[in-house]
Amino acid sequence: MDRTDREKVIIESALKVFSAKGYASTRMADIAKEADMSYGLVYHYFENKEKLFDAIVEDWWTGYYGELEMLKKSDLNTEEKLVQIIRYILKVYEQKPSQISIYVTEVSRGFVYHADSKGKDKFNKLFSLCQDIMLDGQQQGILRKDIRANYLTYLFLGSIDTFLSVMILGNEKLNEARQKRFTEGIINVFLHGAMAKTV
Amino acid sequence: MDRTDREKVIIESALKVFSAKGYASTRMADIAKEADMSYGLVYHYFENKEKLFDAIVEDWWTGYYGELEMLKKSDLNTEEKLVQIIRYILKVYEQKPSQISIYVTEVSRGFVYHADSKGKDKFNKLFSLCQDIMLDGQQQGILRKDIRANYLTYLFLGSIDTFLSVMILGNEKLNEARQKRFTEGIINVFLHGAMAKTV
Amino acid sequence: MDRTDREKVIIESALKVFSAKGYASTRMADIAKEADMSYGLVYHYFENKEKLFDAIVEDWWTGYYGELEMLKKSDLNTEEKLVQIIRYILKVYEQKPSQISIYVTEVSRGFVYHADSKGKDKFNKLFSLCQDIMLDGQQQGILRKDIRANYLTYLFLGSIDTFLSVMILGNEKLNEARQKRFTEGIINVFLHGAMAKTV
Amino acid sequence: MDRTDREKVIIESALKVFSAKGYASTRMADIAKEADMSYGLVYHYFENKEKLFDAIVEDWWTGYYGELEMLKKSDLNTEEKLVQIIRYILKVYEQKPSQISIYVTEVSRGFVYHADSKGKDKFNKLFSLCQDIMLDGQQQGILRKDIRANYLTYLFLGSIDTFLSVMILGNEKLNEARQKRFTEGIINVFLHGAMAKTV
DNA sequence: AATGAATGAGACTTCATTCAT
DNA sequence: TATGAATGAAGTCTCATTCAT
Repeated sequence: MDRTDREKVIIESALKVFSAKGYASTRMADIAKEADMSYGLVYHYFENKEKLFDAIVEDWWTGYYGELEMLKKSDLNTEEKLVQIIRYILKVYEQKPSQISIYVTEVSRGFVYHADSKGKDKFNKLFSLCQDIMLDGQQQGILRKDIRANYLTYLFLGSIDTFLSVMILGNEKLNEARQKRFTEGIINVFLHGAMAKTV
Repeated sequence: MDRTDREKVIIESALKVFSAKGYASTRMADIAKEADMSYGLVYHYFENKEKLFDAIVEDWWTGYYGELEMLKKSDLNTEEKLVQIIRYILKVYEQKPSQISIYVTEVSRGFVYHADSKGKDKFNKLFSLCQDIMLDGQQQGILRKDIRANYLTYLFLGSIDTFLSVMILGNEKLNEARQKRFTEGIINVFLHGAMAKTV
Repeated sequence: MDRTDREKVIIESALKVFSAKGYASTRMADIAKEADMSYGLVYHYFENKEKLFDAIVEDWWTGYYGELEMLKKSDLNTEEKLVQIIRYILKVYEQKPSQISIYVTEVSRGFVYHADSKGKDKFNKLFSLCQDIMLDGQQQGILRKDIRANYLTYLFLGSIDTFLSVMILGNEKLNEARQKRFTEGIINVFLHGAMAKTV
Repeated sequence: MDRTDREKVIIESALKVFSAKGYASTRMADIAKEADMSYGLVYHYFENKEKLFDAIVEDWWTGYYGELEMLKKSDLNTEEKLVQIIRYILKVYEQKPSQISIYVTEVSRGFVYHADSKGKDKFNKLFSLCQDIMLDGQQQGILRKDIRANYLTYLFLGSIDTFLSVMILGNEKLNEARQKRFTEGIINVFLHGAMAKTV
């Protein structure tokens, strides 16, 4: 097993344990046990607990940012971009629910009081990327201009987070059909509103 | 200073410290220092760190549930109810931003992996109360029926949470005008959608 | 309630709690609660936990020594003296099993490692008083002289202790008949031996 | 130094400190210092103070039970069995007086109020094993049948305990001669009685 | 006399991290 | 690479005792 493989095993194990117990309650020994190796070896690959956690989070952000940046630049229309964002997250959830669980419980909110600005910056970057898509939609005349783009962003990102929370809480499995239905529901309300249409 | 006053002082101090450092990083000694008393006295009033935290969280839920239940029963129309929910939270934020900070960072999501079902139950109750309001709106013909009420709930609660996160992150002060603008923005998009209206 | 009454109430309560939980696990608050008063008041009457405990133990030793000294001086024959010792202890057990429980669990052995020589001295005094009775018995030709009096004392006191342990362990009630049977049994074996008599 | 050696060192040290200060007054730090290691390491080998203490006590009971069971099954006559019991204990005292000190001060009596039945069960087992030997002696016609076997057991075990107490109190060293004399003394009185033989 | 709030020394224990092997 | 023994800072919590009222 070469270096990269080992690191992957450790990250997978850490992912599992962090998501199950939370950062604070996770012991390095738990991770080592899950990875079936000594904890000395974990330290051989990762400087300390925080760095290991950061590596996991970094993985997530890298993928997420990549997707958002790709979408931002793409010539999909705004609705399709928003659909893709949701699809991306649901796909990750399907493959690695732990990743999403950690995102929701430890990253998306937990950073707030972290002394350093790590989390803050990440969140702002995410928010900013998403807001750019909204702004773009407004400029293209697809999204309303009478509502500030940051409000649109709150609504959009927030609803995704809450949905993820509920899924994690219920330990839900997502099949294709549910993914589709959810995506459409969120997008539909987001774009057309919750109010009943009168003729 | 009588018993109740002391407890209040401790809760205020704990609120401050928990919100600044997070539950895990908060030391009982920090709280005692903030409250300007010995830590022994904190233990005189609260059994342990968890119980103290729970007392704070309980305070919040009690008020929040109370508001939601009151609104649920009231004969306001659905839009007004939703507006009131946002107003309630913003009012609490104005008075006790720490309370909201703890809610967002520790309660709203952080419970996910808590062994006991404490957090889960609370969240489900909140979700359920909010969903009832949505269902009621659907039955009254105010909200769309082609979207399941739980999706509407995700969107609504989620956007509030995200907004709160952003406020906390930026340590924002909310004046009357901002409160109004935000409330209207959220409600407007939620009800009428983000999409630009074509004639 | 005058001073003496209060002290009695405290001692009774302490007796109960010490015997139920042991010295180390007994809280001053437990004693106060049992006595139905504030613990501040307990401190008004007894300097501290140790002094309170000592008062209880002192009570016991005073009575026990008094009995032994009285018997030592009395003109009962040796057998009757030994019977009286056992009777005395059983009588106390009947009236205040807690007293005996503390004696057996905390005093009779537990003193061994106490820094001060308090316990040591008490035990030596007890042993000495009892040994005097044995020596007297030997001089009167009632007890064997080929066995050192201290061995006789070990046997006698030890068997009483063990019996008390077993009673406490089983939370036994002693009626008149059981007292009589036990006393006779112990004395009989002590004096005549456990061996079957061959003709 | 391998795992087993370390554990032995810790147990030896704990034995020394527990016997000197008693369970309640012993600090884990004291044990670590005595063992010349950090207290973290003590916890590496033993879960906590109680488990460490239990390990020590278990060692004692295992040896003691083993001896009693062996004797019970052996074809020695009753007198020889009783002699062997005393010899066994004296031998342990000679080698590890701390072990015996802990037995007498913390185990033999101290268990009485322990919430769990650990101590109770152990004591009952000991008592039962010893009583079996007595019963056997009665059936073989060696011991008197007019005295219940449990009284004989009280007498026998109790005298041993008291003797041990006195030795510990006086910090006595036992040489071969003293062992012999004591053993014979106890057995002699136990079997033939303390009363002077009249011709 | 009486209360119980208040103090703080000190105990146990955890666990991230280091390091000899 | 790999192990897990070893360390000790740091945290939670207990509870005897004091003291203002």
